[in-house]
Amino acid sequence: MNFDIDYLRSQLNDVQYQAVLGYDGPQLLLAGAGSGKTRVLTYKLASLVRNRGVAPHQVLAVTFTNKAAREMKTRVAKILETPCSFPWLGTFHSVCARILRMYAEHLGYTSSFTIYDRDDQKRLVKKILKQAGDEKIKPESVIYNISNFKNNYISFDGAAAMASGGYDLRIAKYYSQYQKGLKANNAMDFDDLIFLTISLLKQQEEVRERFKNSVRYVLIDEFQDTNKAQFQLIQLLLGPHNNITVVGDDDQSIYGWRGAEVTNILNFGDYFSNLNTVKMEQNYRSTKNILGVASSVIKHNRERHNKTIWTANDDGEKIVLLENENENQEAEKIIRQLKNDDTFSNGETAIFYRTNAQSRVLEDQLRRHNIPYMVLGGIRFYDRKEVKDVLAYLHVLVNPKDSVSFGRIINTPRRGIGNKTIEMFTDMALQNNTTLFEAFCTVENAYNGTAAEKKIASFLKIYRALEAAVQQESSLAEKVDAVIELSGYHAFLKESGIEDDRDRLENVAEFVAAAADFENRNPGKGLAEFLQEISLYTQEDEVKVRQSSVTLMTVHSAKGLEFSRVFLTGLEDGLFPLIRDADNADIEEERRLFYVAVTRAEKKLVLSFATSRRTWGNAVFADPSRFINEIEPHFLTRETGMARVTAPKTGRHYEPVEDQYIPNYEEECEGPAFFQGQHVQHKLFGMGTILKTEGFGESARLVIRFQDGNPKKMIPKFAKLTVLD
DNA sequence: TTCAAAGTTGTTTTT
DNA sequence: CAACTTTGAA
Ligand SMILES: Nc1ncnc2c1ncn2[C@@H]1O[C@H](COP(=O)(O)OP(=O)(O)OP(=O)(O)O)[C@@H](O)[C@H]1O
Repeated sequence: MNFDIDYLRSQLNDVQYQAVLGYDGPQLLLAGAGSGKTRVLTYKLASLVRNRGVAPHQVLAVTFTNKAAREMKTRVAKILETPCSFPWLGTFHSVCARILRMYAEHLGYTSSFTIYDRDDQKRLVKKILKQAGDEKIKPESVIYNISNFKNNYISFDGAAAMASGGYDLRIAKYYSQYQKGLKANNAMDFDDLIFLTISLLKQQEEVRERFKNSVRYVLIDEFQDTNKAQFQLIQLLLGPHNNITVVGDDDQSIYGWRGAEVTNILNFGDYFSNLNTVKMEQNYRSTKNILGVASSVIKHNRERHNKTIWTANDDGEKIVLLENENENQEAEKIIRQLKNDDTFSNGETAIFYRTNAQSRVLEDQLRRHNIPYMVLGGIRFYDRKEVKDVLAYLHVLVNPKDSVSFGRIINTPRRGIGNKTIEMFTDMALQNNTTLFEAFCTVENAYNGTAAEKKIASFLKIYRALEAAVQQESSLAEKVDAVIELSGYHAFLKESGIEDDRDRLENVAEFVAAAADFENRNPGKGLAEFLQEISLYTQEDEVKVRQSSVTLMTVHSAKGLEFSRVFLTGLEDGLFPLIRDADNADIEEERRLFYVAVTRAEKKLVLSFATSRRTWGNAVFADPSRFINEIEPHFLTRETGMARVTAPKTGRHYEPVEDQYIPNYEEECEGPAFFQGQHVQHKLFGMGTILKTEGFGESARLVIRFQDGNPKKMIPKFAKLTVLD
């Protein structure tokens, strides 16, 4: 159909168009920010299906985040005007998880394996370190080392073989024990998803051939941030035709600290003799001034491919540089700048920072100004303790070998089964070479046993009930709800009386709603699939209201996104570039990070720094970032005016709040007003006196001393309080 | 076994 | 500074 070719021409420039048509053989698109790399990949995918008769399941397309994958799916469906499913479009991790679910048995796992997150990994490593009696080494650094090995596809034997010195040997030993522990638990960590898929493809010739034959085209976005293991994986999946398109920008490589190898993209030609390299030089995203700032800074890097980049867009506004005395003034001035635009909360404004901790001051100030915002990063919904507790129950029910999750649920909620009992049964299990669960089962019917045994027997009774509930023919949400109910978790939260537990109960209810939602979106899929989706969830996936708020995030999470207005904050030497250890600082990667941040902006860019910043309680002074000095001055307008700002009250001003804030103007004025010294009545705690008030309406928080003498924090929105005065 | 109080860590960045 | 972990008393 000619229509499609004309359509392609109308949507792409010449170079992009040629890149899309270069279907066969290896192709590398090395191009600067905003040049349409992702766009080319998207149109290529659509065109392969439409013009080349390639079936969706024959394309392996890898994106950096799940969100990017979803967007690509949506775009392609729109271009093709038909919804179609691409089973092999996703992140490396989700694609691998899918492969492993199909073939886990070949590796000695079952297909219902659990994916361990950071927290689970830490629990397992801690257990190993405790057994080894090694308290000196931090679990985090063990995890970090193991992860490095896996990113380079080095097994524990390999790690032991290349060890030099006692420390290396210890790490190798823990790596080996950790890996065996994971396998015994029928669990994999994030890096295993890649690692074990490589192992699978290496070991199982039929599986490998199956993929090589069925995958006709491979497309990879953000190739500059792939690691060695991922590169190996691609080589194993790629058929003899070498139909592979990789896309990236070496200047945007910002995950070196996690094993990403820029050389994957820079030396790509070494692996494919007939490589077709395409360079795209026109930027469609940003104004000339924004691009000027980006280029003038990035050219200070020595290890890079020099690239021309230009734009037909306007000069646009000059870049504003805000100079501030401290972080509060910075936040205040940003908000003032932001309010210059009356469309500041239409979802097209973003505030970036180098470290997550910096978001707090900005949040405080935004809330104070009643500006709706959302924060990416920090604690995700599924990372909350109460949600993870419920998840642990579900994980055990899907994968009974998951001892880490099992350890989490034994005494949650409190059942009087403490450390000592657990230790005793762990020893017993170790001696009989069984699992802790099996050790428990030996006293399942011992009603005449010790107090501890009775408690275990009653726990097992609960466990059996949970098993039965999950087997039932019922909806996913009903099953989840039954687990929360039967485990006693619901009652525990409801009756605890601690104010925070009321919030937790709401989150648990929200989790049941999430299960219902999952079932809606994926009819026919069950608990195991639900758990996998959650395990692979990323920050970006949290459904939040970008449309009507200001978005706050780290520069790392901003990769690949674009915003009309961008505020880049905390530009102080030592913070951005972040220098923790002067000898090992990677300034070039920091500079690339700066480049990524700046090139997210379409129309307006504001840079800011603070001469002093409060860190761990005391003010730290710093010079403006060296990157600011690298900007050619004619792009900038400096704003020095040290306007007085109202410093927030010192002390406890910050309360942990939802990572999303939408002011509710009506309710702000409603509800009874509380004051210090007022007497109130609470359903559970009886009469009390208000010691302290904070905030108003929905966001109000109170500290109340009840009859028992203990002050308690309460939120009147949830706590049913009756005013007595 | 459990809770509260004292002590101690940490801030990169995340799929 | 604040979140987390360990310690000690009941
Ligand atoms: N030929 C074109 N015509 C119109 N708009 C274009 C064209 N090419 C790219 N764009 C637009 O430019 C912006 C950047 O494109 P895209 O996100 O694909 O670039 P990228 O190279 O992947 O960027 P980055 O590497 O910075 O993430 C998008 O808004 C895209 O729609």
